[in-house]
Amino acid sequence: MTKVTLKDLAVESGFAVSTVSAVLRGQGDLYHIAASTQKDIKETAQRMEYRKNLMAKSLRAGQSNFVAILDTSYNTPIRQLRQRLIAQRLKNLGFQILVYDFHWMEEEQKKLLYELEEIPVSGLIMDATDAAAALEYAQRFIKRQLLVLLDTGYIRGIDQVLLNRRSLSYAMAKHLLNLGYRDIYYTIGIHSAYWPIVERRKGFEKALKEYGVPAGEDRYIWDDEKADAYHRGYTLGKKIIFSKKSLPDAVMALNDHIAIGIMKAFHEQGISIPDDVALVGAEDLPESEFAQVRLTTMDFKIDVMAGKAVEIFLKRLKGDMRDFPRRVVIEPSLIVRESCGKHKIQGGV
Amino acid sequence: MTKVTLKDLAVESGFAVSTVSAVLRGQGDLYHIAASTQKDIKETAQRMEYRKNLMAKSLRAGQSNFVAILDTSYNTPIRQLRQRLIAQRLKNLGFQILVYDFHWMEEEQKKLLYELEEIPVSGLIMDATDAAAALEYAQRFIKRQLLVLLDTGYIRGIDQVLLNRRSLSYAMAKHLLNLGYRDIYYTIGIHSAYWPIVERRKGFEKALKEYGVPAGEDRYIWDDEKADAYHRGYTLGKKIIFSKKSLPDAVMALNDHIAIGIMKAFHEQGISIPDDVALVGAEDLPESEFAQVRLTTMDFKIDVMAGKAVEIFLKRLKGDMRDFPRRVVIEPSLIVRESCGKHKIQGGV
DNA sequence: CTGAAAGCGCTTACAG
DNA sequence: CTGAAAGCGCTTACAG
Repeated sequence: MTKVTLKDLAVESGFAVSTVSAVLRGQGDLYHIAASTQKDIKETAQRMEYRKNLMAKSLRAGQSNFVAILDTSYNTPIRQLRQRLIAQRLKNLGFQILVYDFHWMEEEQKKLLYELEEIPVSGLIMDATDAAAALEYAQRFIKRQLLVLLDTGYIRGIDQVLLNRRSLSYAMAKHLLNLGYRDIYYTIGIHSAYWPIVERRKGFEKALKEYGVPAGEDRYIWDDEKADAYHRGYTLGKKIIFSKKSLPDAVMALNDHIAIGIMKAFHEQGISIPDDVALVGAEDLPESEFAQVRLTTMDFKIDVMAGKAVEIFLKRLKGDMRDFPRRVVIEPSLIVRESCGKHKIQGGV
Repeated sequence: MTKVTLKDLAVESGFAVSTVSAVLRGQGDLYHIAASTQKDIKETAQRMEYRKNLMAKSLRAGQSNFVAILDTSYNTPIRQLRQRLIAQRLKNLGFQILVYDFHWMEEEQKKLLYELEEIPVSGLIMDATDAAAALEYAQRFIKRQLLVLLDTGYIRGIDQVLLNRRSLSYAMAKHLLNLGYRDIYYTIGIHSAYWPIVERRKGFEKALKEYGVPAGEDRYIWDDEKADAYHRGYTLGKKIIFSKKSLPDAVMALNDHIAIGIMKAFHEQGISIPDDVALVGAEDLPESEFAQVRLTTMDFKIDVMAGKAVEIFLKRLKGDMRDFPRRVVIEPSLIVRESCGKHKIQGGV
């Protein structure tokens, strides 16, 4: 099982290495190489089962066709799906995909960024709600490489595809308010100044304000545990039931899995969704449609995000730096199912 | 942003390239290189932010630290989770992971295997219920590379980590039979001679036989649609309700998502689980615990499988070929929750 | 202990 | 149209 090289092909076909190389790179016509020569060479390559050595090619070229997809955030299902979409598209374009999942682990990140310089990858797509930490280590790296940021907060001087968290919350709240609900809780995650949370609050409070509903701190149900989203939702559901004086009209959940956890807690206590309490999720995972009560939720447009990220990436790779840095903001959209009741919707969202 | 090379380091530190290389490879002591020299070199490397070029190293070595994880089967959640576990472990061991998902697409597979020879990857872990198609194209490749097969049928001469589909069905059926159910349907997937189905049938029929229950063809509910598992389950559920004379005692589902789809169809028709019909799933996905009725299911032991696969892989990589080919058969285990009722279990499973 | 040199398999000027 | 040669950045004998 010896490896067949260009040289072997040259010896076998009787042409020079550079000729063989040109033909195999598809530049035969460019160099005006005789059709018969090209045919000979291609047939020889085929017959000898020649495979180009990508390492040698990359070494020579000083770059590779490797693209890294980094996830430096919580590894949620929606994020995984989104990254899969990106990976598939890039794969179809002939790139090799290196996947890195690591989540808030600074040491890991440092090591990783070393690796990326060692490869060297030709580009980087980073799916990272909190890019700051990663960018700190990637400074040198991003200077000379391609980087597209996905679903981060605003960052200067880097291409970004963002998901509008503010209009996300706004649309969720607006939907509930339109249906007549006023006493609304928002299980908004882990208490922090983290930008997605800040943005979500703004959207939520804007909607409440428009309806003259007081937007106090007591509207938020925080949680701090490290469990998976289902269990977090379940705990949040019980918290709502047992630590509040009365049941709210409606609950907005951070995401679908949390909503499903809440649903379970409610049903265990005989609380009906949507008759007793309305519930909205976010992300539109497959689970939301098959929840006990079909969940009204928000479409995160992961296909659009993936498409945009790849589009920008390719453009930069071609050296086209027009409108750099590009900032694309994706608007999530409402998907109405049954968890908010069958009231007639008055007005749009 | 010029790339710092070994040569730069040699010039800067005043030692020869080979000396610098040895020190940076951690072989300074092996070559009896003075401690002060080593210190100098390391500091220079640090200061100049030297990064080894993996492409050059791989080219020289004739192999890389890349490992490919292939998925040539249906891309189910359990498979994804399993592959993630493997990727994480290998990553921690310093490997670069290349992920390939492609599903029954022969053309894609061919192209892929070319790529793998181009890299060249040092090993291959293939998660592929049906390995035959892939192996056909990989013949040349596997001869000189490392290959561990995951969750395939028996294949001669290759290391394998298998999941026992026969005892899977056997345990599911036994559990139901123990609880007193006799009229059991099995939504077993797409009608075919595909080995996992054949194995599942054997286990199912063995259990029925032990209880003197006729194991006819009418026990199987097949489906042929291409939808996702939830929707397939939903359709299967309706099929059971509307196309059979009467409701069965119990249903065994191909997997958890299908079970949840069935559950939804049943509940829409006012059929109670487990009061009217018992239901078992398989895979023990997070969803199974948060289904409308907490689902009794089978643990697929993905952590054990991942661990074994990596263990064997590392062994081969070290050149240790003892007990080759290794065949590890993992036994799934029952997880009892609420979807089969609270009857007292008589005897073990 | 240290250095000079070959070579991994490509691609790219350059010469003819 | 085709060929000889340099060089990408490493590691590995080999010589001293």
